Amino acid sequence: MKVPKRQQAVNNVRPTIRDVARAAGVSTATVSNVLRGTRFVGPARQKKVRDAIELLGYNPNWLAAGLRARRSGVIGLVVPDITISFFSGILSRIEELAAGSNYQIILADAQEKPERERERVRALLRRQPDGLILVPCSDYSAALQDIRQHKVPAVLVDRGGEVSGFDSIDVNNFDATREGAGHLLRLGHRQILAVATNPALRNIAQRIAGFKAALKAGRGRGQIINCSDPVEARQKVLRVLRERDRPTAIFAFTEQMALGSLRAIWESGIEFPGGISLIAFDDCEWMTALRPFVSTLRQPTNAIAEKAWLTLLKRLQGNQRIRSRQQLECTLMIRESTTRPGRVASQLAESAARRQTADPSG
Amino acid sequence: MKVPKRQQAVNNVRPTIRDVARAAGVSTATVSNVLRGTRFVGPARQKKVRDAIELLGYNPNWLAAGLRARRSGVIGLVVPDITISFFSGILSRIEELAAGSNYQIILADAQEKPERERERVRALLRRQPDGLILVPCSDYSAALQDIRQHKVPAVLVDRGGEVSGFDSIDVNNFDATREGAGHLLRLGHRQILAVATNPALRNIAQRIAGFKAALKAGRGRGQIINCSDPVEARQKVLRVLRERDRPTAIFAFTEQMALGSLRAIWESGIEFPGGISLIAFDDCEWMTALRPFVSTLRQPTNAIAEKAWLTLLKRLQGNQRIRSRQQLECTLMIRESTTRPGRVASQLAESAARRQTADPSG
DNA sequence: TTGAAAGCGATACCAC
DNA sequence: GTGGTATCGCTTTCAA
Repeated sequence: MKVPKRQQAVNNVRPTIRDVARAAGVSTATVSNVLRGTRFVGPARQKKVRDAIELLGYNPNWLAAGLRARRSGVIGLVVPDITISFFSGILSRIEELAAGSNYQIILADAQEKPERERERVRALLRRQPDGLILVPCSDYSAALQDIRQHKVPAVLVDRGGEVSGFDSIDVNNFDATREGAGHLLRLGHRQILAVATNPALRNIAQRIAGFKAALKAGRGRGQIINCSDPVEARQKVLRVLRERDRPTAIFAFTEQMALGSLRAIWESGIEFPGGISLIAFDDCEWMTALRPFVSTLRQPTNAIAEKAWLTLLKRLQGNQRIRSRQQLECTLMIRESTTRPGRVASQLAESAARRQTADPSG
Repeated sequence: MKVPKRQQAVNNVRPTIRDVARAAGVSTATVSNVLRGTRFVGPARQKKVRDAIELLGYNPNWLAAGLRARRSGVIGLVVPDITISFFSGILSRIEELAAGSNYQIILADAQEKPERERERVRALLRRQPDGLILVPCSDYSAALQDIRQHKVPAVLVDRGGEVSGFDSIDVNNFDATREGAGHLLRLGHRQILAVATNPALRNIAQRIAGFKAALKAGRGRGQIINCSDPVEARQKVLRVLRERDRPTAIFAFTEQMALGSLRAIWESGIEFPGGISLIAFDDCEWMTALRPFVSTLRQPTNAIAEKAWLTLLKRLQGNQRIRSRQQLECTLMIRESTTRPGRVASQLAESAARRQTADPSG
């Protein structure tokens, strides 16, 4: 004697829409309509359905819904490294906005490795994401090919630049860097060390360009080094600081590079900021926690996240009238770590320095 | 004249398993078996199938697969605030491990709000996650009820404690705090301010208990304040530092509280660390970037993440032999921000202080 | 060893 | 307004 499985009132299994329908004495169509407001349902049934849902503790299965509706409600978000606060800030805001529109975020961390990025993107695409937000880890990422093939709307953040077929949001790195370097030049610095990461990244390339432009205009001499992490930055910067003709200022192109540079500065024994100035991209809370407060170029993290989300949302809604490339401006935050160049290189040897610290500025 | 949709070779639509089957001249069952290695398939067909997959650029639809197999391949991860580096560190490691086992992470940020946490958890449960990893934002979270009801395996991290039906991983907060406070007491501090967050959180409650225990044993006097964010911490700490009989040391129970306390210290004008010592939970990179380097209690972030993932994975594999509660130890990192108490409260008025800084200790 | 076909749990079209 | 039901793309018996 066969009994359709559905009919046995199994108790320890998650209720389905049919269980609700049966309990409420209506059809599954009605339950679905109550839930999604797709079409009008009479108040009496409306209530019966809601009661049944409450009673059974029903929670719809999005796998099934997504399969049928061809809309997964999932957005894939790929970042180069989630432990970097610039990225986690963006992620945080996007997650919030997405949740507000009933989307969820599948996170993929590429760990700054293009192969890994590609692998993660492919896995993501299997999930039928409705859209993708991507902070690429290489300038021209293989992953983009896969995305194109799957025809999933995607927006490129921070390091995107102009790649055909993708929307992109970034900041005006060129002007920001020029402004930062200009600040140093105006203070009187003539020899500046830029600590960059991978010049193949769009944003870094732009910063390098801005840096060079400023030096050229301001008659300064510059040196640029590329490091992949704080440890490498620390070593390389230290080496530069120990040269006879050392720079009087450092321009760190990311928070990570600032961290490495700072370690190097302390180890060099040079008075800071008296003997060496520092300015950094990425305005982090810790930069105003200990002295000297670090001068920075603040990127509008929230605005970046919001623009990225809004752009994607419009695409999801089929809106075609979107500026495909949007750029935001950074803000120069002058604090204590940038001062006029005081000591000269020959005084380098002095160590265990006494430092003058001013009152907190803000 | 009706034509079954399937038969029209639609070109601009993602290929399905049936397209592959047709192209390879086999059944869908065979394609599935080739893909998943479920059962043996003859080498000739094997190859035909693989070729067809390659040709069509087929990527399986996980929504459909998950629906059918009752296994979504998704893990829900709920954190109180992803911008806090302790949580993003854990997330980062878990994401990596999960990807290694072919799972993906749906991220939910509760923003330290229990209502929000519950809402996010419910949304997560609709996704049919195979498991959940949760850093709860309240001691006894309503969300846990929902999880129980859905019978999804879940592990509680950091703030879990012993909740029946859930595995949990945390650190020995009691001993760690006792050790930290003991360090201050041994230096000679007798009046210590603890800057805590929400005492309803398990881990914070344990830290408070450890703090009290240390004070009692060491004959110190303590004061505990609770703050919800750095701004509040800054204000409250500043107020305390301006009292006549002010503490000579501060114990910040989280990175956020350390940030707020530091702002207050600078604003108070008290010499630091000469006039006021500071020790903090959570060992962050920035704490050794600027002077004085901050003494901390380091939590083994990676180990926490790994244990959490491993525990969940075992549950997913049906392993029942799991210690339901696992605890890890913290490490006291003594640096420069904790010194013997020097100045007394009456000297508070002096400001624009000159500070002695030692060489970096490493 | 392989194929046919019955679902998984929703949605949405077509009737009434 | 409401209900019946084909269907989304895949997995997994059951038969052959």
